[in-house]
Amino acid sequence: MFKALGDPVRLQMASMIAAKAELCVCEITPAFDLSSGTISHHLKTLRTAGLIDCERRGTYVYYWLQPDAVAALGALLSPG
Amino acid sequence: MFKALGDPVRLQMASMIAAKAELCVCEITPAFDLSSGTISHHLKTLRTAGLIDCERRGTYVYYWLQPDAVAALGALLSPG
DNA sequence: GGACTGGTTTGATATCTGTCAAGATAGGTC
DNA sequence: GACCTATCTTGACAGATATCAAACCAGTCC
Repeated sequence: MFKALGDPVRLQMASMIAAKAELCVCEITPAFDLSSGTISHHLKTLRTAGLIDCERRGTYVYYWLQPDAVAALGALLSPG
Repeated sequence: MFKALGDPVRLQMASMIAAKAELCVCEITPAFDLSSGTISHHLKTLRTAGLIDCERRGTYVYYWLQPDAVAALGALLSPG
């Protein structure tokens, strides 16, 4: 998961998705001067890491954050 | 910071350091079937990321976690 | 069904990164 | 000062990764 968030593009993607509870790919793509193939690749990486999930609704595909995965991140480094 | 923790070796290093409040390089090295040069390189990466800090005390060098940096990690992805 | 739009997958390529070996530095001991 | 140990730095190289272009798949609308 840390590795997935290690790329600045993916970190911003995750942050964007976290901020809106649900986000269409068509809203993510224009934010990143990158080809749609690359966007899709990064989203797949985040999904493979278990950080996000997605669903197709008609023409569009929506992504959202997996809350459990995010919660697990902090625990790894807490001193207690 | 996420990038620094993206490598499994560095994540384990950070976890080891977090667990003991302060750790000597000579305690870290034997835990990872890697050359001392590589260990040093990873520690430098973590230090450059602001996750840990170090101090030389006589012959040995001690590393510890930067608590503020760790606290900042979770905030980035929390929905609120 | 054909064309158009939104997303994904694949293939190729340039860059980045982890690793080691070897040389360099710092402190301690004699 | 010479030597030894612990750590860091440098140079080189193999494997991973980000990116694009192009081909491909899924829905929608005419």
